[in-house]
Amino acid sequence: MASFTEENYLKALYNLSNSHGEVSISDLAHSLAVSMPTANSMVKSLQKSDWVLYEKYKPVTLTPKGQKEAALIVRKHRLTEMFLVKKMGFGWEEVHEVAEQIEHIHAPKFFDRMDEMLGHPTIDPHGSPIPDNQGRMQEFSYTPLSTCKPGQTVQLTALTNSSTEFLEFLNSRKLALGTQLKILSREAYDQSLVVSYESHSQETLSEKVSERLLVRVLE
Amino acid sequence: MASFTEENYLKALYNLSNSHGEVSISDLAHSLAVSMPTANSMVKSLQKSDWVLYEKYKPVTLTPKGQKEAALIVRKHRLTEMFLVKKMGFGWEEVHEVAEQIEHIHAPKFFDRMDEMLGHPTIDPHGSPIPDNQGRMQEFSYTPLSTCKPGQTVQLTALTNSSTEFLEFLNSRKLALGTQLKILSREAYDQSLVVSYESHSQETLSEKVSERLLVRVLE
DNA sequence: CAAATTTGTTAGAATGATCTAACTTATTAC
DNA sequence: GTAATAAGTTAGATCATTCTAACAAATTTG
Ligand SMILES: [Mn+2]
Ligand SMILES: [Mn+2]
Ligand SMILES: [Mn+2]
Ligand SMILES: [Mn+2]
Repeated sequence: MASFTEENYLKALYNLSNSHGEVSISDLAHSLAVSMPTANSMVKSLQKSDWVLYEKYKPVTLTPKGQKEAALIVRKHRLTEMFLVKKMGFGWEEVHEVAEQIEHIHAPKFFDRMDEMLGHPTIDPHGSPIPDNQGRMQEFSYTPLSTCKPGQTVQLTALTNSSTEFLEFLNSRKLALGTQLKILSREAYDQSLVVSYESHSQETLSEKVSERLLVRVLE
Repeated sequence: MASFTEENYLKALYNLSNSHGEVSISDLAHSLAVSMPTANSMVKSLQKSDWVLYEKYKPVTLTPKGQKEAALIVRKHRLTEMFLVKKMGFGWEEVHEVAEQIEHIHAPKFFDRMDEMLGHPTIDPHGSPIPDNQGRMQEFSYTPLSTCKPGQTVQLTALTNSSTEFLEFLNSRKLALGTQLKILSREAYDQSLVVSYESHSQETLSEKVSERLLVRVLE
């Protein structure tokens, strides 16, 4: 049984390797806001329990056992976020901190009931996929809005960043998952995009924003 | 901010002093399944943070600050149990272990929403009172069934023990909170009671059971 | 009340998770 | 390809939580 702390390391390894490939000790230390010696010694201890593979000076990788454990923690996190939004009236910008705690609860029935009550959702409130109860995660391949071209119509489907600040920015512009956007033009100087959607006929999105928005191209 | 462990000590002190008055180091150690030296040193450390009052060889008492903190943890525990039963389809015998974990979540909105969704309940699924959001707990004075007399009609309102085994025993006899019982007779030898309720015309309850059932006398 | 028992305390050690300082290995830049 | 920089490791310490063994105080009992 992994401790609370070990679970956070497993999840960090899982998320980092899914977004940036190989995971170094320094990536891991940064991601968990601990010092490198702390991450180093925890990785060695995770290896003893067969959660990770590790050789001095090499990247850290999860074992199959570690993969599955991590995926199931991510599953609990994302199911919780969806439950908070759909069943308890939270905004998508309010759920991450709570889910960060609830993901460590050991109570299969609790999460199975969430899953049922939500109708077995496949994505969380930020568009990230929810691993199934065997720890398998579907890979979606969405396009960053920043790489789309003027004239295209797209639908907002996920985010690459779900920080409270970014979500509050999106709230302020009435941008939500499912919103259809028409790309009107791109400013060559800073790559900002002018888009229209719903009652917003002219909204400018900086590259910083558009590269964090993942879309499905409709036409 | 109390740690997870400290919160468990505060809650144990609160529950013990509400059920048995003065709390000794050995009561506390038993209740938390730790050794006496462990309880002793934790009590000294809780005193440093102003959660408890303590003098060598004397009983331990909560400070007002400790009282309130403990009551709010009990509130989270009992609200969670009620939420699991009323909103997520758990049986009253399945909720304690989960609540033992969720009571340590720091997320006021999460519990406030539970409270609202439940319509501000005043008791948990086992009939125990839920402290209000200021940490004040209503005292109910119920009668143990074991002290009632043949001929009386009573309503089951709470339990003095909520162990899974006891709850499963009550399930097997279809006894639930609210059940009205008629006391038919008492066996002088072992103080067992013969009662009738609903479709059960003759059910014998041992003293061990009847002293754990709290009732309101109807007539 | 003195002896026996129970309860409580102190001391010393272990484990898990973390840090800083000092050192080593690997990578990058001229 | 050496020198500078970045990344990684080791050593040694701290803090929280727990234990066992040994001792001390308080309570109960004959
Ligand atoms: Mn999240
Ligand atoms: Mn977490
Ligand atoms: Mn309970
Ligand atoms: Mn607890």
